[in-house]
Order: sequence, then structure tokens, then C-alpha cells
Amino acid sequence: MGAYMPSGVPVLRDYRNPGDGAVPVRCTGCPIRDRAVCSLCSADELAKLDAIKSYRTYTHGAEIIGLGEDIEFVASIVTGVVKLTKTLADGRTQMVGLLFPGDFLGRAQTGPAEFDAVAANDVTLCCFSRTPFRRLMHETPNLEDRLLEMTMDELDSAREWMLLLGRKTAREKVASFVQMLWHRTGASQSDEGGEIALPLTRAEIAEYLGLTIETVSRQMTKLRGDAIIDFTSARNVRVLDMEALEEAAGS
Amino acid sequence: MGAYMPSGVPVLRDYRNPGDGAVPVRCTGCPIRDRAVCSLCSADELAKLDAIKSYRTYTHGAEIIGLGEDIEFVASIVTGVVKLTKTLADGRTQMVGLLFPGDFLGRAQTGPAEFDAVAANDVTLCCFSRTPFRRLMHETPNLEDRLLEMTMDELDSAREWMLLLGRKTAREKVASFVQMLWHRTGASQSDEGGEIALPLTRAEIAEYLGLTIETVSRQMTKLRGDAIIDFTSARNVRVLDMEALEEAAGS
DNA sequence: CGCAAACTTGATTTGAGTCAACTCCTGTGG
DNA sequence: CCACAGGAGTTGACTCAAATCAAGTTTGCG
Repeated sequence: MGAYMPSGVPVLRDYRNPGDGAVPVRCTGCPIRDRAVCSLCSADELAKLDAIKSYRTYTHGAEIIGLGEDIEFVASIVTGVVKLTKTLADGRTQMVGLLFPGDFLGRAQTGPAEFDAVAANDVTLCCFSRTPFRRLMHETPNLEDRLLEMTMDELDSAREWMLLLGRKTAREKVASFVQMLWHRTGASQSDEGGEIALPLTRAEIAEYLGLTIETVSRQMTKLRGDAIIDFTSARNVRVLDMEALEEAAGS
Repeated sequence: MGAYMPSGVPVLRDYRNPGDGAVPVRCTGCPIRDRAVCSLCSADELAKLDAIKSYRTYTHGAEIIGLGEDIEFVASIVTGVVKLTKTLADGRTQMVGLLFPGDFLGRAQTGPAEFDAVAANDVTLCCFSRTPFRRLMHETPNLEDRLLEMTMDELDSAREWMLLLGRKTAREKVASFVQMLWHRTGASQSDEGGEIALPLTRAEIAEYLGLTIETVSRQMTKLRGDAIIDFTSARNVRVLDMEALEEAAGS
């Protein structure tokens, strides 16, 4: 289970393992069937994918792909959260991607990875070797169409993230982060007051937002002081006032 | 011709109109044939694209796509430079894309634009109505494959840009910008000392880098003081020391 | 229970933003 | 052909938001 999940807290969000690390063997009943790269595939197309897939698990902190590695597989995130990061020579690190269940990891084309991919908590991947996947993609328009659509969605969200990094204040960044999690973890609109278990440490949130740990912490404290969010623990946020949160996020 | 080009200066880079705004009617001989979304297409595939294409021109500053518009076309940039920007409620704006000849503008899928697209100088587009383009894309794997590849390249470069926005200093940002232009404008390695005509104003460079005009100007002056770059005019840079520029860019 | 990692809080520094002139082009019209 | 208007760019003085440095406190795990 997610290393960050305090024991005894009820399961709230689906980026954690449903069940207990038990993973579907058949695609039918797969928890990400409706969102993943395979979501447009018909039953027989799915059977072909089924034949080339394999599951891999990574524990919290494990490196999935290292910078410059020539990755031999692509994958769908089944459970857990994967962070993509880029690092400058002197160690300054920026997160450049955060993948939730259903998201796709890797390029179908050849070439070395441009970033590190690390399991932010315990992760299960549904992996496809690159060559058979590419072949299947060419035979299966539904697969390629969905991958193109997902890649363009990623690009849109990268652009939103660029606006955040380039122009938002620390307060706006932190509020935007909570708001993003709220949406990505599949909260329903009526869920105000519901709890979000943060999948990232303060240090990782800082990497995501282009800030320092201290600034993230201070802004979290201020948002709590303004009665916009509350914490049941450092890793469990409750949104008290969704409208004020949107206001604070500047969007 | 590009409004920023001082008269009498020899043509240096291909993001300006080759010839005089004269545009190819046939795809053969198109200046972006080797790089654009159509680059993998065979002669007969190209003929089908040819049948649905049309050229549009925009003068410097013209809006190509407004935020929230449901764009009825997608396009390849033939000549000129297109900037994509996002703006917060109070007017803070961040550039989130910069498209050169060969780059692709728009989503094949449906849905409103997530950003503004503006002609940074005089621009020619090779446009395809969205519906026929989508249909053709489904019939033509070479087209969809290339679009997927280009979209993933865009995503990689957006992630590099995120590292810049989140973690680089003002000096590193400005140096990175010059370096990026050097590569995007197709300079050859042996071109040290060659000139780059900046396609953007200082204000636009600031939007690109998440800085203010003043900071961009100061850092340009410092890089000049360090004998890394030089200016023949405010809009024409010469790279004096490529190695030092890379060092200053922090990559 | 105790230790280390994660997180918070406070004091101080600093890099980039803001505000304010000023210069330099470039194009226009008398 | 020159004057001059206006936009683009530069430079300087000052401010401020976030980084840095430095203790603390809390939490969770062995």
C-alpha cells in the first residue's frame, strides 16, 4: 500500500492500490480500463494487447526510468503515482510530469528518456515491450488515436503548468496544486469537506511548484489560517471552501 | 516580410519568408516538406492532403486563434513564427508555445482552444479543415504517426521549458533562450559568430522566460559584457562563444 | 522508546520586480 | 530632407517575495 497512507484512514482516492496490490490478470475488470490507452479498443483488440502485457511493481522511491536510458517498454499506470523529474548539473530539480492511474508512460518511438521517472508511492504498471506495442499500434487505429489524444492532453496540462511556474505567486501555486489534486483524484463536485491524501512529500510538492520546502509549508499554513483548507495530518488535506481555493489559485 | 528585419541585412534564418511571401501551390517544393506533419506521406497521400489544403496569411500581431474559440482548422506553419500564450485574470501572461516553420498548430480532436495563438511576425499557414483532416488522418497512418511524433516532441520541449521556468536564474533563462533560437533557426555547428535575427521583442522574450522586460534587458547586457554574445542591433544577436553560452544556460 | 525523516517556524538575505527616467530607432508628414 | 512622435530598449534606485540559514517540533518506523 502507499507508504504515505496513515493506517486506519479509510480509502479515499483511487491513486492508491485498490485491494491489496492484487492486480487484474484479465483486462476486463481492470481499474483503468475506461481511461487508459486501451480505452477505445474493442474486445478483440484488447485480446491482442492482453497477449503482450505484463505487470511490474515498484516500491515507493524506486527508479522506473533513468535519464538517458533507452527504455525497452511503455506502460499504463495501474495504481500509484509516478513523478517525472529533470535535474540541472548542480542538483536543482524540477518535476515535469505527475502520472496517475490510467496515464501513459514512455514514448512509442525510439530514443533515450529525457527525464527520470520515479515511483512516488507503491506503483503497479501494465507494461508493453516497445516493439510489439508499436506494431500493434500501427494495426490498431483505436490505440494510436487514444495515445495521440492522451499526449495532447498531457501537452495542454504541461502548458497550464508552465503558466503556474512562470507567473503565479507562491500562494497561487500551492492553492493550484491542491486544486489539481482535487481534480486528478476524481473528487466529485459535492465532495467539499472531503479529504485528499497527498501523494507527495513537501519536498516533492516544492519540486512540482518550483518552490522550496519552506515556502510550500508556509503557504499551506496560511491557506489553513484563511480557513480555505485544513489538515487532519500533514499528508491529509480537507478542502473547506472550494470557491475560495479557486480564487486563491488565480484561475 | 518580417517586420523586425532591418532592410539590407542578408537573409540568415529560415523562419522568415523565403522569396517574398510567394507561397507554393503544389506540395512539391514546399519549404517545410521535410519536417511538417506531411513529411512521411507518399506522393499519393500528399495528393489527398493537397486537395484539402489552403493557405492563409497573417500580419505581425494578428490573432490566429483566440482562447476558447472552437477552431475549425489545423495548420502547419509555412513561414513566420507563431506564439501561444496563456493569461491570468489580472493580465499576467506566459508564453507556452513558440512555433516555427514546420510546426503544427491545433488539435485534431474537437474542443475549444486552451490558449491564444498570435502571429509574432508575418505568418503563412498551410491550413486543413479539421473534419477532413481527421478523416484523412485515420486513412493515412503516416500522417497520424508523424503527428504523434511531433506532439511528443512538443511535450519534451514543454518539459525542458518547465525546468527553465521553475529552476533557472534570469541569466540562465536568457542564455537558454538564445541557445534555443540558435538551434530552432537551424544554425549549423560551425556557425559561431553567425547572426540570429530575434523573432521576438523584449516583451515577448520576457513572456517566454517568465521574467520582466527590464530583467531580460539587463541580462542581455551582462551576457554582452561577458563577451558571450554581441548585438549588431537590439534585434540581431551574434553568438561569440558557444561554449560559454551553453555554460551560462546551465545545460 | 528512540531515532531519523518530515515538517514547521523564525530571522535574514537576495535576486528579480517595480517605478521612473532616459536613449535610440524608425517611420511619417510637413 | 529634416523634425518629431512613439514604440522599443536600456539603465538606475528602491522594494519585496521567496530563498537561505537556522532552530525547533512532530511523526512514523524499527
